[in-house]
Order: sequence, then C-alpha cells, then structure tokens
Amino acid sequence: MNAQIDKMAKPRGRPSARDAILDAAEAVVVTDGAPALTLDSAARRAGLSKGGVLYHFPTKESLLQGMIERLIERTETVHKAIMEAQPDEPRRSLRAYVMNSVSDPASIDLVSGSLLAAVANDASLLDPVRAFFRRRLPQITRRLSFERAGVIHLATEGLWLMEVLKISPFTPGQRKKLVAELVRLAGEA
Amino acid sequence: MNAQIDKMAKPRGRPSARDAILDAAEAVVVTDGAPALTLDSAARRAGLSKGGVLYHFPTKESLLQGMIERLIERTETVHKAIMEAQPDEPRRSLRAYVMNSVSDPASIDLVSGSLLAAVANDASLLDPVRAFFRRRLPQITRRLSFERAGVIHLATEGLWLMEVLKISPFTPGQRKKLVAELVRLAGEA
DNA sequence: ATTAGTGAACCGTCCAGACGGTATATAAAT
DNA sequence: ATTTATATACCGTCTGGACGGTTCACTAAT
Repeated sequence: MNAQIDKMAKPRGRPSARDAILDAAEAVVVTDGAPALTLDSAARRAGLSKGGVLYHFPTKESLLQGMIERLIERTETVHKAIMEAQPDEPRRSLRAYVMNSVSDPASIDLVSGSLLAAVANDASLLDPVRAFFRRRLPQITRRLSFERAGVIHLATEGLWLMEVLKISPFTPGQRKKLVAELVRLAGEA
Repeated sequence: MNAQIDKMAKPRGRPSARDAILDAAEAVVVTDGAPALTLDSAARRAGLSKGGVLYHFPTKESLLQGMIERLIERTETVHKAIMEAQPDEPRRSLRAYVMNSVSDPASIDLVSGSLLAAVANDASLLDPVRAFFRRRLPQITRRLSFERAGVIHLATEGLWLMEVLKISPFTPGQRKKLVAELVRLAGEA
C-alpha cells in the first residue's frame, strides 16, 4: 500500500519493530478508542511483548510523542509529493494541502489515531502540530489574499477534524461537493 | 449570572449541586487536562464528596453524557438568543452560528472542557454532537448556496476545533481578520 | 559483541464503583 | 403542633482491578 520511506542511517541489528509499534498503537486507537491504548495493548497488537515496546519507547509519553512526530513527518512528505507533481504556480501549495487533507475520505484513519491519542492523554503533545501549522501558514498564503487562504485553511482543517472526531454531519454526496468547492477556491486568484 | 430554569416538579430536598458538578468537571479539564478528570477531582472541585457526585451521576459515563448534553443545550440556547436579536432574514441563522462559535475568543473555555473530556474518554459520547450538527445543517444552508454555506460552516467549526485543541496557528490579529471575513461571507448572498 | 528483543514477576498508584450511613426538607397523620 | 414517614441530597470508607513502569535472566540475529 504505502511505499515505505527509506530510513537513512540504516540500523545494524535486526529490523526494528519501531514503526510496527506505532502502527499498532494507531490501530488500537482507531478500532478500540483512545482510552484502550496502553503499553500492553500496543504490544499485543504489534505482536511483541511489553518489554519490547519499552525498549523502543521508555515511557508512554515517548510513544505518544513518536506517534505525533510520525504524523507530522508523513503529512509533510505527502504534501511535498503532491505539490511537486503539480505545475509550479503560487497556489499549488494551498491546493496540495487541501487535496492531502480531505480529498481521500479513507485516509483519515491513517492519522486520526495519533491525534486522538494525543488529545486523550496530554494536550501539550499537540504542540508540535501547532508549530507545524505555523511553519506552513506563510507557504499556503503566498500570493493569495490572507483572508481567502485562511478561510480555506480553516475549512479544510475543519472537515478533517470533524472527521477525525467522527462528528461530520455531511453525507458522502455533500462531502464531495464541499471538497470540490474547496479545491476550486484554492485554485482561484 | 444564569437565570436558572424552573424545574417543573419542584423538588423537595436541598438544592441540587448537579450543575455545580458539571461546572467543576469542565473546569478540571480546562485547567488540568482531560486525563485529570476523575470522579474525585470533579467532586473536590465542586466542593463535595465522591459519593455526592455518584448520587447525581451513577457512572463516570453518565457524567460525561451530562457534560455533552449541557454543551449542546447551551449552544442551542445562545444561538436562539443571538438569532432572535437580529433582523429576520434567511441568512441570520448562519451568521448567528458564526458569531456564537468564534466571535468571542474567551468563550472557548466554557465549552471546550466538555468536548475534550468526551474525546478523551469515549468518542461515541460525541454522537449527540453529530446529531445536533445534522439538525442544524438545513437551517444554516437555507436560501444559500450549499457550497458557500458549507464552507463557512467548515471554517467556523475548524477555527473552533483548532482552538479547543489549542493548535490554532493564528495571531490575535490574524484571527480577527478571519472572523471578520467569516461574518462577511455569512452576510453575502 | 552489539542490537533487539522475550517473558515473567513485581510495585506503587490511581481510579471507578459499591455501600452503609447521615442530614435536610417536605408532607401526611395524629 | 408534634410526630412519623419518605424522598432527596449528600458523606466517607473500602475494594478490586488496571495501568505505567522496573527489573532481570535469557535468547536470537547480525
């Protein structure tokens, strides 16, 4: 499914289960809810022992940090990929952002687990997310009216967050219309 | 502050601390974070014992349900009040919604506690919120292009959710501009 | 020799919920 | 007007379980 990203600095020992643990932790949250994420449940889902999890993540907090870090890394990587596949023009960053966030309804589950886990355990774990948004803001408002780009940003993040929290009231058809409108708005001057 | 609503079926015993418990629970979440909300912490904050809390809310889940219920009730009440204070025209519902949600940055804390607590403990507690959104959707899209009203809805909810989660990247000045833009959009045909 | 684990025992803490008891206020009966 | 009954509104203690984290002896791959 996902082409795995080469880790530079190839490790020497056995292939690490670090990513598998993060995947497992996300899966636990998505299927069983945020409160179900414990060191034990993540270990079981990843197919190893609690000791194995603690080898990679010495505390639960570090596991949660790892989840958020990877969420941001993934988002940045995908955004870059989408953007570079598009013609060079000032609005491509915003449009790539919209497409990355909301164009594929199924991709929500791939990241929502990390966010939900962070919210449930310690809101300050989301600090890197805010920092990420802040870094991205000037990129997506480039050469656009701040108001217009800002509203598109808000709406995109709004749909994404509503779907992460499963509180979106829109039917699939309505959703399609809205995404199309957002992409359209992101393409206008 | 709040005129208390007459409970029909006048109770006989002492005045109930039910609302005080809900206030306390919200306050605990806002000041100490969602994981800090326990039956004990809510009781202490409300100035009574754990037994007292359990009298009103026999389980923690029922406390969380109570928080979400009151969140929705309050939102509906305030929305109605704002709306009726405005001239009768098709777009006043949407505009009242925008004003209610994001016009006052300080009011976030009054409701964020309930939402965060629900997310942290059991996402299905948010089901009534989605139902509420669904009820509201036809009202705010009345006589407006669905796409336009939908984008405003998304952006409003996006700003609100980002602020509840404390991940908004906007400066106060930028925020002001965006809110003004949303109100403006909600006023246009 | 180093890395990456296993697996089990164990500890301290926290927490939801149960339970028995108590205090307050109203209402009906005497 | 005093008693009696009764429902409401709590208090305070206890328990059983889960969870995060530690330790430790051992193993498998590179």
